[in-house]
Amino acid sequence: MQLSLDEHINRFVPLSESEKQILSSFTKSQVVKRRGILLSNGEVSRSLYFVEKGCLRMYFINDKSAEQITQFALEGWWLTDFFSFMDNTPSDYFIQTIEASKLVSIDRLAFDELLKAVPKLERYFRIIMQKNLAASQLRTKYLYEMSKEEFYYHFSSNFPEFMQRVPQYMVASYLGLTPEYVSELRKRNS
Amino acid sequence: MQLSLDEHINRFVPLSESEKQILSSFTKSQVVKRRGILLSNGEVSRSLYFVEKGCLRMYFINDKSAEQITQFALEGWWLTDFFSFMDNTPSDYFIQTIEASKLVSIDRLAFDELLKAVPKLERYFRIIMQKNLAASQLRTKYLYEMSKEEFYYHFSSNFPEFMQRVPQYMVASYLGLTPEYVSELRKRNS
DNA sequence: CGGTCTCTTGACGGAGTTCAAAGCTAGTGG
DNA sequence: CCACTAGCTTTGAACTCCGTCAAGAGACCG
Repeated sequence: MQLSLDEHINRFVPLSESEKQILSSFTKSQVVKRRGILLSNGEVSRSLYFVEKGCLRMYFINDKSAEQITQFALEGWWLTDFFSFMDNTPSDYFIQTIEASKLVSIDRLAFDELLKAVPKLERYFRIIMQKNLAASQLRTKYLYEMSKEEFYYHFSSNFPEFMQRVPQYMVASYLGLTPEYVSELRKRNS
Repeated sequence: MQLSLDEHINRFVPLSESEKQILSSFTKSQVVKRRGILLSNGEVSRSLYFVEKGCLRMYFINDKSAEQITQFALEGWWLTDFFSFMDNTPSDYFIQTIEASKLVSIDRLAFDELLKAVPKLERYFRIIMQKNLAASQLRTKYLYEMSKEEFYYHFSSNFPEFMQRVPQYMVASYLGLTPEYVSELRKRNS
């Protein structure tokens, strides 16, 4: 499965050929190998990443020195630490590829200029951000209404392909539970 | 404290007088008394609300029949259930004023037409959604990194004015803890 | 004042964590 | 393409944070 940025944008706002050219002049395509680091703790998150193929995770190191994952990004998703990206401040996060991945990145300044050069993209990004916000509201609701056990079963039955692609301990971290407890749940359910 | 929508938009994109007129033709201003219901569980969230003055809460009823608050909105914030608003599907949420409030609302269809009529507003809403997303990422990080005790102290020391305006049990609900436990924390800390 | 929200107290229980140690698996380098 | 090893998963016992329940004390509004 693979999804080009052009194709993704086209789902929301059709671009002319010349606009596509401008777009590609402001973006960088890159292929990153498995477990490649795109952002480290303490750096400014200079880029916004679009996943054409592969999978990213964003995480920080908690007070127990463990990696705490807060977001994943699969094909067709954008990812960055938005506070750091917008305000040019150091991030607490790491962003890393889980698999070998094909990405498109836009730097902060290029992002501003791109939006000036192709105002139609304001609409595209407004829609993207709005969808992300909707997803985020739903996730928050799940966090409030489900026990950790329910949350795990909900996630694993709704995203079985994802469970294949990502190590169990990463899913556990994302769901806010310990690998040991996931282990117990799996045993209980088999 | 009061903040008009025009003023808020002007912080991000300056509008001409005629654009302001178009804006006001697509929006509705309303004054709502304390504890007024704007959206009920089962209805489609037809409007996006901007708070000029006052305070809103969004909540759902959980499996124990208790109100679970997921978001507040103070002056200068937009609020809706975005999934319901975008896809025209029934919402699980209630939206209610906590205090008597002055609001501006935009209906879903008017929202689309407004953005067509005043494309500059795509930029305004892109920025708003992006800021909301940043705030949402930060909140998620807090949920992962703090114990409930820490979360409570963090919140009450960072938003003391908010603690004055909103009943304790609502803050407790928003933070995901029981009024009983909040009570214990207050005792412990005095 | 009277009644309905709101907040407090304390005893108890359980979902989920922590720690330590052993067993398994899959990616890398030879 | 195999073997080695670092990384991942499992086990079980002890522990703890925080929710639940029930009951009472304030506080605020009509």
